[in-house]
Amino acid sequence: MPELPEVESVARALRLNLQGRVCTGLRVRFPGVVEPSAAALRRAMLGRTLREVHRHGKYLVLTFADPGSADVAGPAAGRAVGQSVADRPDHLTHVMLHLRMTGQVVLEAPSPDPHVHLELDFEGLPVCYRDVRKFGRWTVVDHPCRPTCLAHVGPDMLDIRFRAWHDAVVTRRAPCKAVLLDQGVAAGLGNIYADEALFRARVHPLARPCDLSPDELRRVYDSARAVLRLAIAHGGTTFLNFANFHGRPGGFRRKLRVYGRTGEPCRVCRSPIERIVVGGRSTHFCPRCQVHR
DNA sequence: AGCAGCCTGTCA
DNA sequence: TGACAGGCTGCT
Repeated sequence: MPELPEVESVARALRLNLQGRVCTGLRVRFPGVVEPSAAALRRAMLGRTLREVHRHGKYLVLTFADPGSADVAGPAAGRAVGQSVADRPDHLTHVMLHLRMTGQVVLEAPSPDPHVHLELDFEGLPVCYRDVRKFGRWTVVDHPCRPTCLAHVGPDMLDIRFRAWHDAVVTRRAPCKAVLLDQGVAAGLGNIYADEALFRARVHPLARPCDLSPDELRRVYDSARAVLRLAIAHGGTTFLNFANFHGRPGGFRRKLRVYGRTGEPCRVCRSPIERIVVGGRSTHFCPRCQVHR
């Protein structure tokens, strides 16, 4: 389940391996993962250079440029006289990618695999998009910046300052767990890292942000960022599905302290980890370390 | 705020 | 066989 650290590992691999290369092949096996159409995706990518890979929360934005447009400076350069930007809306194109539950971007040649929905080629480097549950989306967008396609998404959890985050959550009456999962507040946390952050902050998942002390709010913010950074350093978490660019699992699973450990002893106090449902999501916590006041 | 729907593989 | 996993959208 790709959350911010897993998406970051994909972003880094794309930059390292594909940035500056031309997309020389694009085959859409299953159009359902593409918006608005396979033809639009081909127009946005095929024959164009991958110029930039940007991650925001769990979203990736790939920016493509006309081949050769890198050596000219400024957005107006390289345009024929009398030709307006509106005549050449494809000078830069943007593809927004969300892996949702089971999406994987993998560096490999396509083998017979019913879960491969896109086959890409970058000057001889083959890349596959696999997605068992077909929840992920490749979306061609006009402008990748807010307030357009990411208008509903808050600042990245690793970018937002404490003061801004504090002001966004301090009046909230929903359970902490639900607020951490709310991508409109701050983007990037999913179910695994929300549980891990609350354990490290010693805050009960049902506690309400509006009831927390300033110190507790500070701990939640710090813990969330710390666990994300730590997971990035370990290449993300593979619980069921995640595989990195090279098809290998992330290394953070053995560092998990509560997620998926129902009934197992807390690594701090040995109490059995409990599982409840909060906001429709399975939620894991230590009843002794995370006391609900 | 809460829930169905989108999907399919896995496990009880 | 059916419950469950959970990101997000869209509906109530």
